[in-house]
Amino acid sequence: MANRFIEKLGCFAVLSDPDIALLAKMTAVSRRVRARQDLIREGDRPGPVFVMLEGWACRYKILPEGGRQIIAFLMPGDTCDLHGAVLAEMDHSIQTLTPARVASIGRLEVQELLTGHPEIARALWTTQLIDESVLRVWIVSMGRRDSKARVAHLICELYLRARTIGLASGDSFEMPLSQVVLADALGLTPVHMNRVLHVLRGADIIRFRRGALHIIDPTGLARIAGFDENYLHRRLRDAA
Amino acid sequence: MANRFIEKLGCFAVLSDPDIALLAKMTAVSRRVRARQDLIREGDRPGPVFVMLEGWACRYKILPEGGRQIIAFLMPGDTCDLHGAVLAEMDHSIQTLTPARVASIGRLEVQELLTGHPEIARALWTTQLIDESVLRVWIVSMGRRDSKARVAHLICELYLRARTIGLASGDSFEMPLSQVVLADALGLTPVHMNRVLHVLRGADIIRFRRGALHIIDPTGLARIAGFDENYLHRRLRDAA
DNA sequence: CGCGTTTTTGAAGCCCCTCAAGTGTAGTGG
DNA sequence: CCACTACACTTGAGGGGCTTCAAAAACGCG
Repeated sequence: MANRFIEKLGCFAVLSDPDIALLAKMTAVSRRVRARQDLIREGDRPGPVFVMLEGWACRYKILPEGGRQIIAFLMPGDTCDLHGAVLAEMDHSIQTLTPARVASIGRLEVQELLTGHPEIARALWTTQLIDESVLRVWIVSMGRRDSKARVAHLICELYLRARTIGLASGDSFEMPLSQVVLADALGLTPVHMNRVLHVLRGADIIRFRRGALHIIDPTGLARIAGFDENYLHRRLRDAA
Repeated sequence: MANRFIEKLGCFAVLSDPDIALLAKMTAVSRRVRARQDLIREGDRPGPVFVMLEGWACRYKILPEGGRQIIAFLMPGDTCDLHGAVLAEMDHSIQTLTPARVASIGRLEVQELLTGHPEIARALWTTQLIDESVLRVWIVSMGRRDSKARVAHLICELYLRARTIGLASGDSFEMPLSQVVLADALGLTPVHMNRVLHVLRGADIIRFRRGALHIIDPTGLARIAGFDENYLHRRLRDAA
């Protein structure tokens, strides 16, 4: 079974065979987690680094009044909190959205990867920086795009990320997110989320049913989103 | 004249005298920059690390339709893009908001700080993680807070940050941001920004005039904002 | 003093929210 | 096979928060 983590890191650095073997060994032990389980909660002391091997999860915060805001989606291959050890406590929670398989890498092992294996370290830092870039783009979306553009933009992002790790086939990919979850991520109500999807379907832009999303009109979708994929940094610095 | 950069790092690690001397030397050379000057633009190859010594700046992105979204405020003591060298190009721009004094530290020197001076490295990583935490909280604000709470929350954040670096006196601090700039940061129109400030003034929560902000009712402000300062991580991991 | 920028105020309208009810779609157990 | 439950999705009606458009007032700087 494919290790999306190693595949993903391989996109951002030239990993040697020993590098790959080491990463495989560190993620060899994994546990299954049901959907809707917190991996770690706001206020907890940071623990080991989680690596998503299968399934989706999200970072989120709960507001005093009870609302939830999702801050990031974690897909297979993604890691959580590379260097959280520096801070006293988690400032957000992480929860699975689907049944998942998760590996844990201890702090010391992470330290070894970062200091003793330059190419792995480089790949890890790159993914970290891209995650940060995605946060910035989310802020732009929330601040300046209307609901239709916001939904379209998120779909573009998730599609490209899914494709990078080999989870997309053609213009379709598995997106096991309910409309409630999407609404929590985009700062909308589930009701309005539903209406926006209705419009996008009616305009023959996408088809979305129960976990699978098909993009009928990629150009139209990107135009509605005002999508510029540079922020995902899929071009490497020294690739030229 | 105080070096806010060193003062700030001193909040997050125990710096030795040689550490302090080294940081002072690296930021000894600085240049003055007028207001509204781009330090670096989206699409540029990352350059040296900038250190704000005086004045304010912001990260921002311009949308295809012309709108601007500010993604972060940089105050004296803040650094930009600690490790940007890994990525091929900037995914956002940085611009001064006031006349400023900026030091530049070359990539090699940064590398030396990170690998050869553990306490400095620790402090730099901490500030980096806090910046990321702030991004997450901004997403929460944009997604789930109405305009009044959003404005109140930003004021709370900026006040605490200003106080950390010694820029606040009592419940007042210098906040040289126009209403247009605040609107660009909060995803509002300048017109509405003005009305929200009007309400907050009318309720005797704040006073805000030309660069100086006075918080009349800190408790009321924090209540409106739903403010929880944990995300600024002013408590250190090993402080206990 | 004159000019650009910032702040302020008004009026009208739309986007998205709130409240509410109804319709699938699975899964469980009788 | 159906009853029951839980959850996700769908649709309607009404309201409010924020925007848009427009213009005037106040400020700051040469």
